[in-house]
Amino acid sequence: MAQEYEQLLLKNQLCFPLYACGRKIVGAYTPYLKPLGLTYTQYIVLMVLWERECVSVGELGETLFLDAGTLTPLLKRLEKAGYVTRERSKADERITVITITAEGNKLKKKCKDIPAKIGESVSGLTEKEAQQLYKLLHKLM
Amino acid sequence: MAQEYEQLLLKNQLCFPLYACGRKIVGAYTPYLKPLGLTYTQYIVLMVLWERECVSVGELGETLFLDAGTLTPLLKRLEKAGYVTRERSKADERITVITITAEGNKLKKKCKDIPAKIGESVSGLTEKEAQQLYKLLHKLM
DNA sequence: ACAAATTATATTGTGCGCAACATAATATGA
DNA sequence: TCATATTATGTTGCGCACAATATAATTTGT
Repeated sequence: MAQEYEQLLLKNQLCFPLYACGRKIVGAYTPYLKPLGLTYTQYIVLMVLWERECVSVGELGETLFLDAGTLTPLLKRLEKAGYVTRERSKADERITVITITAEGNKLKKKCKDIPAKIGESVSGLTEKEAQQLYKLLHKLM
Repeated sequence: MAQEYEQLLLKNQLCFPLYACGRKIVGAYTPYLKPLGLTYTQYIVLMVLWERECVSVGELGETLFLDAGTLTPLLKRLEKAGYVTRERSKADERITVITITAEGNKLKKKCKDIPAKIGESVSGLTEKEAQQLYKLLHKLM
C-alpha cells in the first residue's frame, strides 16, 4: 500500500474517534433518559432551560450548535409532553420564545444524578485526563 | 441556584462538547465529500474497504460502531452507486459480504487529500494537542 | 437426526441533523 | 413612505442512528 494513502487509514484518523465518541455519549445517557421519556438532545435543550427559564429558538441553536430544522420538531414534541411552551414574542413576532413549564422543571430533580452516573462510566479517564479532554474539545469548538 | 444542581450546568459537562465536536466533524467533511456524492458515514465505510477489499456487515459494524439498521440501507445506496457489491457468503449464507468495486477504488484517489484539508481546519490544535486528544478519545472508546 | 439455541442480517419505527427553500415580520434607505 | 434587504422561524427531503423485532441459516445437545 503506497505511503501517499497513509492518511486514509482508519487508525490514523483523529476525526473518527471524535465521531464515534460523540455517538457513544448519546448511548451512555439513553438508559437514564429513556425511563423519563427523554432523548439526549431533548435533555440538553432542557439543561439550557433549567438555567435560563426562557430562550428563543435562535439562541438555543447558537448555544447547542443545532439548527431550526432540528429544534422546531423537537420543541414541538417537548411542548406536546407539557415540558415547554412555545409562543411568539410580543416585541418581535419573528421570534418564538420557549419557556419551561412547572412540569419541565420537575424533570430537573429527576435528572440531578445523571451526570455523576455518566461520570462513573467514563471512569476510564482520570480526573486530570477528563479536564485535559474538556480543554481540548473546547479549543476545537 | 442550589449547588446540588451544579453538575447540570451545560458549561460543566464533558459530554456536550464531545457530542458537539462529533457533529462538527461530519460538517467539516461535507464540503469535500458532497461533490463526490458521499456522506461522512459512507466515507468511513469506504475507508475500511480501501484497506480490506471485502468485509462482512458484522465486521463493518464492529469496526465503525454502527449497527445493521444503519449499515444495511447505507450499503444498498453504495451498491446502487456502483461502489460496492453485496453478496451472501457461500460458506455461510447468513453472512453478507461487501466487496469494493473498481469504481469504488477510484474514489480512494479522489479522497486522498481530504484528511490533510480537514487537518488544516482543525489547526486550532498543535500537533502535540492533536496527539493528546487522539489518545484520550481512544482511551474512552 | 432433529428440535432448540445461537448467529447474522434485514426490517420497522422514531428521532435527530442539516441543506435548501419558504414564509412572515422587522429594519433600512432613497 | 414604500420597495428592498435582513432576520427568525418553519417546512421538506434525505440520510443517518439505534431499539425492537423478524427471518433465515448454522450450530449445539441429546
